[in-house]
Amino acid sequence: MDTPDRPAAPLAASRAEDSPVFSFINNLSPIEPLKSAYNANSLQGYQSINITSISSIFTSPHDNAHKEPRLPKSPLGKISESEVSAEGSKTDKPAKSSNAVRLFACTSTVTQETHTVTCSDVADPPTGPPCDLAQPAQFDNGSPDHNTTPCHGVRSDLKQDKCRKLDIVKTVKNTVEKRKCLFSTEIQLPDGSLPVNDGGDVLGCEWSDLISTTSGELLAFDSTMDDHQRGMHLAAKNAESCGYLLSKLTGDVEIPDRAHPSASAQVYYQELVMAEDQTENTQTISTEEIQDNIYEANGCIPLDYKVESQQQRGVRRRCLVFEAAGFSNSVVQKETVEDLSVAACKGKGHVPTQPRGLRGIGLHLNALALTPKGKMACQDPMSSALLPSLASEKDVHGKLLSAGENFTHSGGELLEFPMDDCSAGGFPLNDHVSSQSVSPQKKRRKTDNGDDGEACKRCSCKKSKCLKLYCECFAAGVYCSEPCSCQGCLNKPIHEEIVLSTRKQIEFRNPLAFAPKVIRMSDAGLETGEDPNNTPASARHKRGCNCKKSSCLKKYCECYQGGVGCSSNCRCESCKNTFGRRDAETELTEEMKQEGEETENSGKEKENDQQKANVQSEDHPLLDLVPITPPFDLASSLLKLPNFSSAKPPRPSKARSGNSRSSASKAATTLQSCKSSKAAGSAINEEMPDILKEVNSPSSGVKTTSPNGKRVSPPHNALSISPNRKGGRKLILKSIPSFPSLTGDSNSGSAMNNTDNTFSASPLALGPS
DNA sequence: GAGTTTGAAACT
DNA sequence: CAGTTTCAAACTC
Repeated sequence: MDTPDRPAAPLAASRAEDSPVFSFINNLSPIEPLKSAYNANSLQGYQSINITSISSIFTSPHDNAHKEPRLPKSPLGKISESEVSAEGSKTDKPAKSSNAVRLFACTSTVTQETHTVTCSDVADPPTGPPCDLAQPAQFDNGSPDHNTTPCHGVRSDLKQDKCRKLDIVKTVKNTVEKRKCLFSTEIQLPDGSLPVNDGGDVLGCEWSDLISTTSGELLAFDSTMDDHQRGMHLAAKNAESCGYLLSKLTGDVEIPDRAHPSASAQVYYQELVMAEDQTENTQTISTEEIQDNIYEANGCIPLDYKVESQQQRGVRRRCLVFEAAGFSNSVVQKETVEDLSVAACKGKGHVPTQPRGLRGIGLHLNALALTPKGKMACQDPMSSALLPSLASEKDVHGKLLSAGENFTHSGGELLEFPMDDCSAGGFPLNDHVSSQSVSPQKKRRKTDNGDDGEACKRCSCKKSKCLKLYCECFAAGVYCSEPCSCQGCLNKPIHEEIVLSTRKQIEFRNPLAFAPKVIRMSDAGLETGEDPNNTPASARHKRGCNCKKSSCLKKYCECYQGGVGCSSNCRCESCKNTFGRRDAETELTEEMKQEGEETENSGKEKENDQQKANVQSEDHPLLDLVPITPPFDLASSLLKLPNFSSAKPPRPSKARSGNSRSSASKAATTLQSCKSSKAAGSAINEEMPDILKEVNSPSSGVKTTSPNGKRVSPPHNALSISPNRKGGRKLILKSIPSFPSLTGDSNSGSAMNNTDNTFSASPLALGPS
């Protein structure tokens, strides 16, 4: 597997460029230059710096070269391809399974094709001025993005184009898949990418529509849109709808989608990064591209689209993302999109009003958070993580697996600790680190079954149809997959609507239902960070456990499982949580708060660090033992935080306690998450600048983790996130400045705060809905 | 692999 | 909101 990655990457690159398809595209579209120009324009502000840094970081000369010329598109395409190729070698599996089962898988595997296609699409968006859709047509034509073009111009065209691309590029697994990827609910995104090309707005609209459609229920985004979206959705699924969507997109909303895209983009980016780690050269390029994309996405929707489009493969992923981000997304989306556009366009001038939303991924986050321990990893790989992060993880996973068992092993070893599985390392591990390193572990965990390879077996639900929180898969926001031994499972892509509606219902009842149960760092960060007042202890556990017989020393205890100490929220009896008790936590949290109060920013960071340290030490003695641990924790925490902050909060953010509360709690949660993310980010910066930065800045949330996870896990996992960091650092460093807005969520910057706030706010708004 | 234990989720 | 039931994971054998 490993070897393939690199070779694959090159191959992919060669494919992309050398391949007939590529040449074809080139011939067709003059756009590329434009794109580049576009990118330059849009990106300039952000990207120029970021990208540069990124490129430098990720470096792969050829990659850069590729990117630069093509910029968004080709880069994406390349990236996607590279990734694909890289992953592809491995990923074959994902691709297949992905259709139905894995969102992520789709993203990862499918991506190649889709990516290519999407990439082109994506590229278009970037190319186009933030919002210029008209351009897309051109780009579309010329650019690889058939999609874009079609979208802009004609539906049929788009489809055809896509098809051609796909066909040309590779035989995408199936046209159907393609459609799914492209058109399916999630797929829409890809289309969205096209729209993006057309214009940020238009595209954004489409995306949102699509997204909403796909996740429609979840998003609830635009109530008004729902119907349309659904319709759109369906149509999109059929692919035929593409045109319709496009028309719609062009017509309506824009931004919302973008927000997602950004998230996806981030995720994608992360994934790419991961890929890069694996296949440095090819990946590098892809990374750069990704970064660019991301940047753009952040700044400009296009990138996002690209990413998304790429992710399209993981269409579901998107769906998940949406779902996850769902509410927030819906609400946020607009904002986020705007934000993104703004950010992207900062220069350009989208309205800066809203911070980016979340890239979030509620589900993902949740999944990560919850599952991470065991499931995350498992799910990701096989299943279908709904969330981008998951997808990324998958990719990573696959890559990891393929690329580096080393990571796996290393990671596995590290992860091996109970913590690992659960999250000892925490969620963080779960998210990014875990994704990679953890995933294996998790797998292991679950794997008790023995499925390391595939991962985890997931659930074995019999009566719940995998539509209740009892189901780990469902709770994690992922579709059940092969490994599952469930009966009468409805948690499958095929029943997406049901799943979404069910999710909505559950969330309605308990807004936090899908929120990560435990948020280590993030919580801590939150607490320590700015809102110490809120719930100091909350840091570790949102709800708190209610253990009576397990003394919080077994996995029965969510706190323990999550690798976190019990908090004041816990109602456990005879708590012996080795990760920390409530009292201790409370004290710690209080201390942290105080500290945080004393020195808000730096203080926060420090506190976070301290908390982290405390938590880690407490939580994961093992981690402590392992050298890597610290980094992991940090990284993980950072990663996690971002993810959570961006993704989860938005969605889940509600507190179980009440709806009324939910809104407030959501806000608080989001804020916390944001804060935590910030804090984490700051802390990370200090400790794990690289990783953190990467995660935070680029993907702000979800994606970061996954990417990180991928990369990290494979190569560095064990050791630390070094690989990511490498690229990440550079990227981060450079990118950070530029990204702030993007990363903002995760990043510490004031900008972040704004975004966070908005983000949180949006979620709140959504929540009520 | 089957059975038991456990605590969360769901229900009333 | 509290109590009970249901459920599936975690755990044990």
